[in-house]
This record gives sequence, C-alpha cells and structure tokens, in this order.
Amino acid sequence: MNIMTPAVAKKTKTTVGGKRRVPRAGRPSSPLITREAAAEAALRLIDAKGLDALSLQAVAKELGVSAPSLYHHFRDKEELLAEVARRLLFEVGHEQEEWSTDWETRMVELSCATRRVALRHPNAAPLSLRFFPRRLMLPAYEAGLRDCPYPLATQMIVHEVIEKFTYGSSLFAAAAEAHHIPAMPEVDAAHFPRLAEALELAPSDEDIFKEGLQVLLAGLRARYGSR
Amino acid sequence: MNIMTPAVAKKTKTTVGGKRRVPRAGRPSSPLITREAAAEAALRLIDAKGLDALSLQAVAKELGVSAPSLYHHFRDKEELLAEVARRLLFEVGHEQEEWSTDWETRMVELSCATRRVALRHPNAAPLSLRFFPRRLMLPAYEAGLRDCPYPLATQMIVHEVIEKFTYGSSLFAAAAEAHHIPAMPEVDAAHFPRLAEALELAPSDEDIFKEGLQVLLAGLRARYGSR
DNA sequence: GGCATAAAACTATTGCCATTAGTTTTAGAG
DNA sequence: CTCTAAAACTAATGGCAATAGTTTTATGCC
Repeated sequence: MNIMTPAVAKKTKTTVGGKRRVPRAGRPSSPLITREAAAEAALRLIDAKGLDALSLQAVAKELGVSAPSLYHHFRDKEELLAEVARRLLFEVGHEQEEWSTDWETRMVELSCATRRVALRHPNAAPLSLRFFPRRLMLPAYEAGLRDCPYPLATQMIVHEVIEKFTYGSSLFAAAAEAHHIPAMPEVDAAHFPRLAEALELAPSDEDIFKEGLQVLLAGLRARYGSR
Repeated sequence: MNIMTPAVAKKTKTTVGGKRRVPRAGRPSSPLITREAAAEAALRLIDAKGLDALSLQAVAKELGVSAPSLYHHFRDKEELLAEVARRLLFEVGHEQEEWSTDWETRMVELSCATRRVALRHPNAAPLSLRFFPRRLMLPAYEAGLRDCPYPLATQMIVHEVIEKFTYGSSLFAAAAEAHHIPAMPEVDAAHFPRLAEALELAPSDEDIFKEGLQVLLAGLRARYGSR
C-alpha cells in the first residue's frame, strides 16, 4: 500500500487561479459507507438513545458522512431499519457455537437465545415485529423439520406455538426494559389478594419464561403423542 | 335550550371602532376536545393511514380544532397513543356480552377476542406492545385467579404462557396484515421440500392459532395436574 | 489508453411535524 | 363581580426524511 495515495488524492484541484479552494467532495476512491457498517451504527445508536431518537443524520455522523449519502445504499429509512432487524436475527444465530442435535433441547436453546438478544437490544427489539425476515429463517425451519418428532401435518402448529410464545415473551420483556417499567405494576394486596400472593410465589421472569417453554413442550407431547 | 345562545355568544366583540373584526377564538363555552374523542379520531386515522402517518395535525383536523389545542388534553403525542392503546383493550373487553364461567373456555374466548381486535386494527396493534396498560388488567387477572384450576405458585407461569402466545400470535398476524406481507413467503419446494409439504397440510392461520391454544392448555394440564 | 456512464459523495432545499410561546376568550370559584 | 385558570387560537422553532442538483471518481467498453 502506498501511504501517499490518500494525501495525493485529496490534493486534486485544491487551487483555482491563486485562490485556495476547499475541494468539494465527489465519489471517494473507496466507498465510505457499507450497508453493514450503517446498520451497525444504527443499532449502536438505537441501543444508546432509543428507536424513536434514531435519525439518518445521526447515523451519517457516526459514519463520518452526510445524511443524504445514505440514500445511495438504502432506498429509505425503513430499509435501513430492516437491515438492523436482519442483524438481530444473525445475532441470535451466533448466540451458540453449536446447537443441540436433540430437537427439544435445540428449540429451548433457540428460544432462550432469541430472548437474550431481545434483552440485549431492548430498544431495537420491536423491529423484529415490523421487519420479520422470514425468508432468512427458511433454512432453519427446514432443518428443524428434519428431526422434529411430530407429524408433518401438525408442523405449522408446533412451530407457531414455540415461535409466537418466544417472541411474545421476548418483545414484552424488551419493551418493559426499554421503557423502564416493571413487568407488573405494584399490586395492592387489599384489592387483589390472590394476585399479590401469586406474585410472591412466582419465580424470576427468566425462570417463568423457561418454565413456560416446558409447558409448551409438554403440551405438544400430550396432544401430538410421541415420546 | 335557547337556540339564540350560540349565535349571541359568537357575536361578542366582533367590531372595534367601526371596523369589522374576525373574533379571535378563546376558550369555547364547552370544550371542543375530549380525550375519548381524540383517541377515537386517532384510531380512525391509524386504521385508515397507518401508525407512522398519524400526526397531531391530522387528529386536530378530524376534530375541527388546531393541533396545539390537543396539548391541553395530552402531555404529548405519546400520551395520546397510550389512550388509543387503552381503547383497544376496552374493545377486547367488549367483544363478548358474557364470558364463560369455565376457566379454560374463558381463556380461549379472551385470546380469540384479543386476536380479533388486533386484526381489526392491524396498524394500531403494535401500540399494545409499547403501551400495555397492565394496571387496567389487574381486575381481570384477579378474577381469572378465582377459578383457575392450577396452584397459586404456578399462576404467573400459567398466565405468561397464555398471554404471551396470544399477543405474540396476534401482533405478528396484525403486522403481516398491516404491511401486506404473507405470514409465510413463497417456499421453493425444491429447496425446502419438508417445509413446502408442511405448508400444504397446514390449516388456516386462525385454526393454527386456536389449535395452538389447545396445545397450551394441554401442556398446563400435563405439567400442573388437575382435571 | 481514453472516454462515457454511473456510482457515491456533497450542499441546498422542501415540506411536514412535534412542541413551545404568547394571545384571547370564557368558565367557574370565592 | 372579580380573578384565575382552562381552553381555544396564531406564530414560530428546530428537527427530520427525502429530493434535486453538483462534483468527483471508478469502471466498463472501444
């Protein structure tokens, strides 16, 4: 690499007549923006300041470019947010090096990974609802079908039960985290005695979630046989 | 009622000196805005144009007032949206005249009602995630505990399983509807043979949801006894 | 190797929007 | 009857997404 190259490049036409001129920027030698870097920057900002506070100007600043330049890489803000949602899904996929070969265990691993990622990015989590990149998940679906112990005709139900519980739980947990509100408001034991007691006896949110998964799996076994 | 009154009221100070003057509006005899009417108008607009397209100016126009006037009734836009979320919950509560006295049946009724309302207002449904008015639901929770056949110590788990599956399913169904995307993308049978076949055999989305609820209930029975 | 086209940066601009400030009119309390 | 606060209004601010038009540079074609 020639370390002179960048400096030389910057000197192009810096003077006109005898007058010093600030060179107007044109197409750079190598692109200053990539979709990946932009999505990363956006996710960082969303984590730090919240989803509503994300502006293209802020993303551009983070990348050291001007806001309209982003339109060379994304059709609009929505497309950038979709890319962020995609990144979140990848992050779930990389939560573990290896996934269990046992179907039930793997489903639990995947559910917990999903919830972990949602809680790691609580401000960004709702993007999963709006931009659910289902096409990216088709290979995972197909793989899941290979060793799922239930009849093919029940597959969409099996899948729906696990996926929707997982996302419902994760999204609400993330929302509570993001807006600094407790999963449950204070409960006046005088008005709601049973509820107050149930809350006393309840395990942690995470344990509720994991136990909930066991309920689902038990339900699948009970209703669709096997094991 | 004196039919003259409104006309008379409007005539106050319409001239200064000899010059005709348009009377500047001050506090009206009776308020032009109520929280309820504003939330209703907002929900109408969200249904028609989408959540992102909702502006206070549009709500104000719908009510025949100016946008800043809304700030006498709501601290900010967020508070208006929270009121809309509250309305959605009320709508769920009024989906049926009477709710079953049998716990399982009632849970299914409630879940289905929630899903119906979400699909009736797909653009507004995500508000339930952001502004979940849990305080309003405490009486329903307490009532649910009265005849729930499972131990008090398991109540939060029982509740989590049903609520999160219901909302997860409803929110994703609403999102698909709102953005005009299918619940599943086209699946190439050559690449994903099992998935393609599973899709062939699958019942309707609504039936998948209802059958999913049965799986949950079966899981609760299997894991926490009773019946 | 030179040239045309398109990519990729920039600046300037437009129009919308949430929110605030300040004015006017009226209701309602004492 | 008077005074305060509520509730409407107009005007203004600052921010934002998106578009238009300019400049520079890479790349594909001859």
